[in-house]
Amino acid sequence: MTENAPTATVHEVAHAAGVSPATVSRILNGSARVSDAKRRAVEQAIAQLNYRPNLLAQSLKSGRAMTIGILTPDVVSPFFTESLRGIEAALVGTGYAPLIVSGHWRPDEESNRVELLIARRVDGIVILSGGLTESQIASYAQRIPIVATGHQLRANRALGITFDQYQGARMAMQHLIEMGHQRIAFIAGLVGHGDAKARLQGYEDALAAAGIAFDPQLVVQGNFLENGGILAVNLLLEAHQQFSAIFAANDHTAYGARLALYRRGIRVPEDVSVIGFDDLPASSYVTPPLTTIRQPVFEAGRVAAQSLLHLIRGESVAVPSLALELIVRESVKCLR
Amino acid sequence: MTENAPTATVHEVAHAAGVSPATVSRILNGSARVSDAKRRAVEQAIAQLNYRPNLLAQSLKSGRAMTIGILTPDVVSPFFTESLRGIEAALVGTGYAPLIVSGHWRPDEESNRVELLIARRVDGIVILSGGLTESQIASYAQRIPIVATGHQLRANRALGITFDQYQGARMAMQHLIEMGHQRIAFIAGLVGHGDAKARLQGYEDALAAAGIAFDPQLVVQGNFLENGGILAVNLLLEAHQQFSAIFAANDHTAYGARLALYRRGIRVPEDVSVIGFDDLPASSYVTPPLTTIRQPVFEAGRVAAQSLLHLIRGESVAVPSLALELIVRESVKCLR
DNA sequence: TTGAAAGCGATACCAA
DNA sequence: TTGGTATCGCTTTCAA
Repeated sequence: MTENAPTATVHEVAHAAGVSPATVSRILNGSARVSDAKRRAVEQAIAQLNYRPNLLAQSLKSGRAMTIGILTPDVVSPFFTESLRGIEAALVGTGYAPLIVSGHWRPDEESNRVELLIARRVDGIVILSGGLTESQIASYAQRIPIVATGHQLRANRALGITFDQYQGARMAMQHLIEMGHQRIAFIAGLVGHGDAKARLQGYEDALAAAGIAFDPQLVVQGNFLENGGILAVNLLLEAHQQFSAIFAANDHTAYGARLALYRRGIRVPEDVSVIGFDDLPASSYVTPPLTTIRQPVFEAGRVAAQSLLHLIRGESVAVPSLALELIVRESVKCLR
Repeated sequence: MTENAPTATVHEVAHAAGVSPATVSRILNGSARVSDAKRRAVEQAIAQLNYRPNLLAQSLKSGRAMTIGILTPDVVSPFFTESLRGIEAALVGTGYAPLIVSGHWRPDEESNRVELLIARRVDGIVILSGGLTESQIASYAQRIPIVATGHQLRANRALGITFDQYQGARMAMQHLIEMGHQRIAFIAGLVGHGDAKARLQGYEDALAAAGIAFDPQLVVQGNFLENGGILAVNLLLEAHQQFSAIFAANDHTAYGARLALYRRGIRVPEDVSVIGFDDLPASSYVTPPLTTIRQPVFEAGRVAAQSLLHLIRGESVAVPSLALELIVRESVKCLR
């Protein structure tokens, strides 16, 4: 067993400086006036011993860990890491540090992680989407303030931040239709996923609103991942479906679709147009740069963290509305 | 001020069950035999009060937080998030939880974060690359066990895990040369960055080894980001340089280069071949899928965490060597 | 201005 | 088998 480098305590500092621990604490926190002589002695002892306060002990005493827990389904997906960035941005200068844990897309693991965060006595939790139900979240919120993105909820200590996925899908479709597309294929998201359903609904309603007949043959299942996009396009092509555009349920799916098209020598956007959903950072750099619906996830993270801080302080929160936005790049061709 | 939902303590549980706190603790940790009657009473009280042990208090008492700190320069870059995944994978089932903090590529902030982790009494730290110097890391390692990727170091409580960047560059160049390329442009990485230098050296030496004259005009500065790749290609093209292939210092740079080529109507790989470095997850899905040098970053994360656990336990560590690998996809054309 | 001492919540030693 | 109690490191009354 290697011995840890000894770390000094207030007691030792106090002893070295010839004062009481209380005085050391006062100096550390500036919580009361202390004579200059003792201050100097203490500061010297601190430097001498290379003393750092034990945050564990501080938190235990104060009841506040100055930490907010963040549950993300996934530390890799840019969709979530952008939110992570937003959260960090909001926390800078507040004295709160983020503690990030991952639920790996498994509801049971997500529950475990939330329990872990609570056991660590974090001051509040930000949940980024994931598989927990609204009622589970509401129940955790009775123990600790929670802000969750991608969830509809509004309770005493819980707040949800959502985007109108249905509206986003309508915007994407409207753009395609305005550009003259009529035969539009849709690669759906994960089965049973709320956002996936809303986007499909938006697809169908936009068609109806434009007087275009809905053709179930043009809707094919995806999984929000690249491979789902590849499979979906292969299916469409092997069934000899005719279409001038593809609406992919998210950008990852669009990347996969684009690759499948490339493999068959079908050009984007000359032969087939593609529109995505999310606006991941990479979408500006793929070829051609992807036209898509931007979800302001960075801002969502920022707002979530800010709101959580308000919740923690018991202040009222007003969540600014965050709108989806059509980002026109180069993957959609105008047919008119 | 909202009041937090009251959380029970061992004391309250003990009182409710009519036993002593010591007995409750014994049941919680299975550290001694307890009569069945009391066990039942305590378990019922725990359920009743919805009691969860306070990890802060446990850690303070035991001196072990069962937490390992992770310093990453960036929570967004897939290069690092893959390592994060590797670390998490290694920690599953060990009882240790990862605490992730980000230094945002700024050495001063990285120092702050390390100090924060130490103050929280994490049991060890994994540093993913970043801007701290080897001697800074070694100095922190006197206070706490550290494993750092992308750093050369080997000390009592510190361990570095690196890949041979020079060798990787040689492999990339060898592939290009074997495919018949002679005029090969190089888009360099960040100035002053160690890996960037090693890769440039590999480029130059490979040329020499193949008897191809080094042409400084074909080397242009990049910054490891997409926009650097775009700028670099534009520069090359505006100077009317002739080249059949581009070796980009990393995949991000390659994506940018590919886009700049696309903008000018130059086809990849028909007109110009492109090879990257890193093998980011997206590289399988860009068009054309990118030929690149794979850095096993997931494995590096896993090995780093495993080694750290050994270090923490005071055991000796043998770091398995992790090799770079050429991943042949479709962005390089054979000229022979 | 300063120090003594209680207490945050959990654990483990020492008695019984 | 069980309970009392000191202890981890720090903060904060309460007195002096």
